[in-house]
Order: sequence, then C-alpha cells, then structure tokens
Amino acid sequence: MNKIDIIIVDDHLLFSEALNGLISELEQFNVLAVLANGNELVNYFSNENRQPDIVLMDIQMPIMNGVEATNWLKNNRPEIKVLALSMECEEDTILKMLRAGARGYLLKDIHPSMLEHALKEVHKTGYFYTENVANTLLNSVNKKEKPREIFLKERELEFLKLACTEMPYRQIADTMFLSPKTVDNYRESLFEKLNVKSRIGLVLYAIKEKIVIL
Amino acid sequence: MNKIDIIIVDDHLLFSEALNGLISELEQFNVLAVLANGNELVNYFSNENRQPDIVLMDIQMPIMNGVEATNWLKNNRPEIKVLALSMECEEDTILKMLRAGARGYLLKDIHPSMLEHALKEVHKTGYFYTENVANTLLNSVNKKEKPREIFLKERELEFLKLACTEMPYRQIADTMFLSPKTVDNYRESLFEKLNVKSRIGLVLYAIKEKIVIL
DNA sequence: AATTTTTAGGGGGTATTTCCCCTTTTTTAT
DNA sequence: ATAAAAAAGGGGAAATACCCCCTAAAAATT
Repeated sequence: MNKIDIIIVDDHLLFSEALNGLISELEQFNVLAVLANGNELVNYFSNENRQPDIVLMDIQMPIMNGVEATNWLKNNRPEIKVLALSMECEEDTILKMLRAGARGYLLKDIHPSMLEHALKEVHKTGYFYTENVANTLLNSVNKKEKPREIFLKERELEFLKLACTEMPYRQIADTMFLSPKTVDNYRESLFEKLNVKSRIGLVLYAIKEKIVIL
Repeated sequence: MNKIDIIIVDDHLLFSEALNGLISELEQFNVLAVLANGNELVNYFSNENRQPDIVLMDIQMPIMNGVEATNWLKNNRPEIKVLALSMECEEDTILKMLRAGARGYLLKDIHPSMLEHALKEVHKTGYFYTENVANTLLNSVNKKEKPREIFLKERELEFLKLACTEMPYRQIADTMFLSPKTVDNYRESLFEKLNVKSRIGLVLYAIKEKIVIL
C-alpha cells in the first residue's frame, strides 16, 4: 500500500519540524517537504515532480500567506487537498480558507491522534472539520442576517434590487412607477448613503449585504 | 431544578407521539405540547401563557412549514430555541432553517441518546450540530469547483475583475497598460461571450462564477 | 513561408450615467 | 394647525458607457 505524501507549509520552524517528526512516525504517511511559506510551495512545484496528496497549510505566513497559497493550489493543482492548520479560530479567517478551497481546518492545539484522524479522513472522504470549528462557523451563518448598520427604506431597497439588474434607469423608473428623475434622486442619495461612486458600487454593496442573492 | 420545557411540532402523529413518550421519560425535560404544524404553534402562543424553552421543529409540514414557523418565532419569541428535526439532509433546506434562526439540525434517524444530548446542548450553549450535518454544510461552502463552461483568457479575466470595481474604463486601461480603445474591445467581446448587455451584467456574472469574491 | 488568430489600437457616433441645483406635493411630527 | 421632513419631479450639462466598423502588429498554425 502506497504511503500518503504530505507537504508541510509553516513558517514556525520549531513547530513544523516537530510536526514533521510526528507524522513521519506514522506508518502510512510520508513527508515530502517542509516549507516556510506559499512562495516556497510554488517554487517546489516548478522544481520537483513528486506531488503531495495533502498539504498541511499554516495561514499566517510572510511573503505568501495560506489563503493565497491555497488559492494558487486550487487553480494550479486542484487534485491536491489542503488541510488548514492555524492557531486562530476567527470565523472570517476560516471562511476565507474554505472559500480558497481548503478541505478542512484544524486548530494547532489539537491532540496528535486527532491530526492523524484528520489526515486519514481528508485523504479518504476529501474533507474533515472538527466539531468545534464547525459549530463556530455554522453559528455565524444565521448571526450575519440582522446587523445591517445602514437602514434602507422599502422604496430604496426596491430601487437597489433593480439597480442590480441590467435594466437602464429609465426602465427601472417604469417598473417602480416613478419618473426617471425621481429614480435619479434615489440613485444619488444611495450613492451618498452607501458611500459608493457608481452603479457598480451599488451592486457590490447589495450583494455583500445579501440584499440581492445570486 | 426546573425542567426544560419543550414543544414538539410535527405533522406525523405517530412519530411525534413516540417522541413525546421518549422525552417525557427523561427526568429533566417536560413536553408542554405536541402540535401538528406552524399554525398550531402560532395559535398556541395566543392561547397559552406557558412558554417552552425549546421547540423541536419538523420542516415539511402542511399549512405553515418549519422554515416559516421558525421565522415567526425569531420575530415574535426570539428567546425560544428551535431545534430542527428532519428526514432530509438537503443542504439547501438546512441553510434555510439556519437562516431562519434554528439553533441546530438533527436527522430523524439519530439515536435517542443523541437527541437527549442535543437538547441539553441547545439549552446550555445555545446551539448543536451533528458532525454529519456540519460536514455536509461546510463542504458546500467551497463546492464551487465545477469547471467554468466559458473559458476566459488571462487578460480577459484581468479585465473582468477590474470591471467589478468602481473604476471607469479609462482607469482600467491605465491599470492594464492598454489604450481605452483596447479595453473597449475587451468589454464588447466579453458582452458577447457572456451574453450580457451592460457592465452590471459582467459584475453579476463574475460574482456568480466566483471570479471575484466579495 | 504563408495564413489564420490573437492582441492592440482607432474613428466617430448614440445612449446612459452621473452631477448640481431647484420646485411641488405629500407625510410626519410637534 | 403648522413646521419640518420625506417623496416625487425637473433642467441642463459633462462624463462615461456602449456600439459598429476598421487597421496594424504579433503570435500561433499550417
């Protein structure tokens, strides 16, 4: 049975080498390389031809951080699975890593046996999340709903949603049973309220704030 | 010590009564009512003054379903915790319930001891998700690894990303070291390729396809 | 080497968006 | 009842976006 090849990317040498020793002791894993940042990872792929199955990726790193490196892998080596390894439990960071394509997220204070289990799971099923991380994240899903600082009136919301279509303002006016000039007022006042400089800005705001869902 | 008061909302009478029996056997829980749909739940609150701590909520129900009922609770009785109970593991449904404010999501085939654990956790910490549900959901966050049908070249992607900012085309041209006329060509050819009629359309496409992340 | 494709650039026009400043009508609050 | 605020509408102009048709150089194909 072939061993599962792993690359460790972490700038804390003390930690990454300890990890190296830990994993190398396990029968079914093989550490291909220990690298200090995303840049070294990119270089690795242009110099070496031995590909890892899994990359254990730190997030905070100098030069090219974990999110960027994971994105690079998604675009250039999509078959390689990334398991994020971080000290922080910040939900925003976790989300960024997941969106970049990470298959799992581990905190650095876990027990070694958990790491082994996580590596096996990622290799077998393609993903792994600890219940801890999962709960943090899931709970944020419905928390994000309410707190929109800027309160928009019904009619403004209506306009904003229509501004997120390809309709020209003239047609938006027809749809809202308003004169084009009134629509122009809504546009201008929203530009100020939302601090944007163009209709594109309105669209970006509306999507960020989940006023329109794609 | 006070018992934790529970209301069961489920239209499958056989199931809900079985559940009732199961929970009533547990020392620390007390079933206040067994209701058949969301409507009955709303009526309950206008007729009875004994409030539950937790509502065990089915999702597929006639008249007023679980998502609607949970939304009603969020708006009218936000202090009551909703634990969703469903047969389906459809990620879309789960998300809808979470957004409506559910504190957890259980599949109906779980072991009774798990139900007890979940109820305790929801009451104590405010939420509970099984690893199963959590994984399903989290994995959907980055599931977008589908190949894009329309292949865009590097330079086109670059333009598209810049088109998703508030920059005017003139400035995009500067950024890309191109003449405004060339940028205009990129615009026009992308309009055709992506079948859109305005820059807004480009933005919507880019966000849908996760070419730009907000 | 010749041909096609891609990339970069242009002319000249119409339509839409953006901006600033102003009036009337309707609602809301005191 | 009356002042204040919000909603609806407008004039006019400059900037930007959109459109169609066309050329030259570089790159890829053959």
